[in-house]
Amino acid sequence: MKRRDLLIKLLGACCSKISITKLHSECLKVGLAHDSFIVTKLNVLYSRYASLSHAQKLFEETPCKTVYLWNALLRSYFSEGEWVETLSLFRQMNADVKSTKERPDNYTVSIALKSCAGLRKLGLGRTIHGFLKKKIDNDMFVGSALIELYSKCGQMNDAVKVFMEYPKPDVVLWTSIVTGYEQNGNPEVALAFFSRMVVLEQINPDPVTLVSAASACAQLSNFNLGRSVHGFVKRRGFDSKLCLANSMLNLYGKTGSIKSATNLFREMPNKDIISWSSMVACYADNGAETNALDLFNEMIDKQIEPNRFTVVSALRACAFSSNLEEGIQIHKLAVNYGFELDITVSTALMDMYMKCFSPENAIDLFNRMPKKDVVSWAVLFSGYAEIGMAHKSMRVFCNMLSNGTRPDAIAVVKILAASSELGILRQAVCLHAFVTKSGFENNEFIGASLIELYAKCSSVDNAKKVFRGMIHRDVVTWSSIIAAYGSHGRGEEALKLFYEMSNHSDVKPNDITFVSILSACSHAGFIEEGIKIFHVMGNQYQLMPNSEHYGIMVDLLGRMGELDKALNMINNMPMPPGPHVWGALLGACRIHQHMKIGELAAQNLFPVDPNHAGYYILLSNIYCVDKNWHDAAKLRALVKENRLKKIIGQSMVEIKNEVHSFVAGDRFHSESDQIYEMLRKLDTKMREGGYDSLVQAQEMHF
DNA sequence: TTAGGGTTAG
Repeated sequence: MKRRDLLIKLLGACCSKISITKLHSECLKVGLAHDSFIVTKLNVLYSRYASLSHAQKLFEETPCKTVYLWNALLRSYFSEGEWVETLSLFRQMNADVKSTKERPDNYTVSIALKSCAGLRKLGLGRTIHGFLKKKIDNDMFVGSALIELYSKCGQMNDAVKVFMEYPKPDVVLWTSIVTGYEQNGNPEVALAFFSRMVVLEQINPDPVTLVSAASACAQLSNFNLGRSVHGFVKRRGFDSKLCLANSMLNLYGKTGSIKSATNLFREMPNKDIISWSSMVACYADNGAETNALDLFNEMIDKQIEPNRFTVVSALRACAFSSNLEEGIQIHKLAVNYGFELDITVSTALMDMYMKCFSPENAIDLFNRMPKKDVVSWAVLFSGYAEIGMAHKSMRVFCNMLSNGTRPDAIAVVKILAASSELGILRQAVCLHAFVTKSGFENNEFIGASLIELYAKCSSVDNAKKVFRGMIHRDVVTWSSIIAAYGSHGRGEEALKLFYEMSNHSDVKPNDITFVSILSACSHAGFIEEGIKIFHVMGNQYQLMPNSEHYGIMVDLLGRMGELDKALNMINNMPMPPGPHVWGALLGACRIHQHMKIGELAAQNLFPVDPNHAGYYILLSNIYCVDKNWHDAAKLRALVKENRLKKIIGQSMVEIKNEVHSFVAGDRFHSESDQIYEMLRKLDTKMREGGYDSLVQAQEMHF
């Protein structure tokens, strides 16, 4: 007996492959090779310090297998991530029950359930759960495994049912349910459980709970709530926990608080690759692209090896700032580290190339990617639309479908947006049918995109049908339909919808809704209604008008010839007026031929936006009408001298599934002669009908 | 005798 105790003690202290082998042969020598306690211990040690195959061999050599031995081997497979093997072992154990009388215990089932969770095997998981209800009392370990199973399979109702069966759930069980909701895209409910746990049940959150809570706040972009979670972290003295600090970095990044993130990052005594990546991402996503790239390069200089996440974030910084040069450098780096063709990295690279107007590089990469998924396809077709090549998007989308890749909701939103750049009604109708057929019709984002698409195709009535057919209407849906009416000069209907929304629905207008309704008033010439709504915005909804709202108000007043009032509004703005505000005033001066105020607007515009040819043209036109040829010519010369170009308006027509695009005066089309012949005929007809000719309508071209 | 929940991305 004494020898056995000594061996057990030695096994407890064992920490290397060599000592296990020695101890194992010692056990064989003294005839303890079949002692179940010792065999189990040996098995655990073999899988920890040697390999699974050693553990498996010992398991097979043991004739009398106790439940502990089974559990030890199951755990070895499970911790290696071999979930399929774990489950097949579990089945084998159940088949052996009759002969060995060794029944699976709570520990066995926990491991089996977690393997099901890993493999998303809901059916098998449910079967085990059913078996459990009859045979084994629930304990907290089984409970958390069950919650994990149902959470991973998206069955939160079942997860919560399990949770409810425990009269006094412990911190781990609470955390499991918080995490479940957080990872199933329901951060509100996650935080509701969190606050219930902390406030009502007075259970102290531990680091894991706080990580999940922080992550839920990040999803909601809720800075204030996030700060209170940070308060918990500090109060409980978890500041030094690296994963918690990383969570907070992520939270501050998602809520756009560069300052808090930077402070935290600088104060962190230890940083790992997640900290660096989160900080780069924070800069990249919050308009600080230069900082993101500086930090990334600082890492490289310090020889800290970036991972896929870091590279993807740095690439995003290049994409947002159209920094092709830096993007190419990072591409080389990705090649050196060997993750150029990793699906997320190459998709980020493609996105960067597209946003830097280099589609040929994106295509090259796309063709070399060994695996493509819906995101890689979507980056390609939405990228084309973003750089003014929307006519290519639809073909890519169709290729994706024939490739057998189903679009997700985001991809559908992107293709609808691409199509609305073209404004072809027939295409819109096809896409609408596709949306219905694929079961996306009740998605709010897709509904709003469809409304916008139909509006861009000048089919406001179809937009209205989509709107009325939707089950849930959120603020985006409402804003889209109001914008649809507004942009077509149908101000009455836009106003009716706005009042229907604010008085008879439970959706509150936001700042974007006010952009829609104010510009609807502006286009329809509803000056008093516009001013009224502008005041309602602050008084009733506590929304501060931003510079865009002021721009629309200036446009509204200006169009109606109230130039003094418009100027007065600019002078009373709480923030400095941006270029579009002065631009609206200048446009109004062009309509109402007001040189003095026009010059004032131009004086404010030229220094801040010197490359915008349109502003020079507007002022020059004001001078022309006033017969001030001298100043008009001076402006023209300035434009030529600085080689400024107005962004050219493109027109597109779709004939037999092919899109033809034109710019003013181009002769590139193969049937150009016939097209101009037809234009001349139309021109004559227009003049006969008493309208201005097409040529006159084009006024000036630089 | 073994033990449960967690962080960054296209």
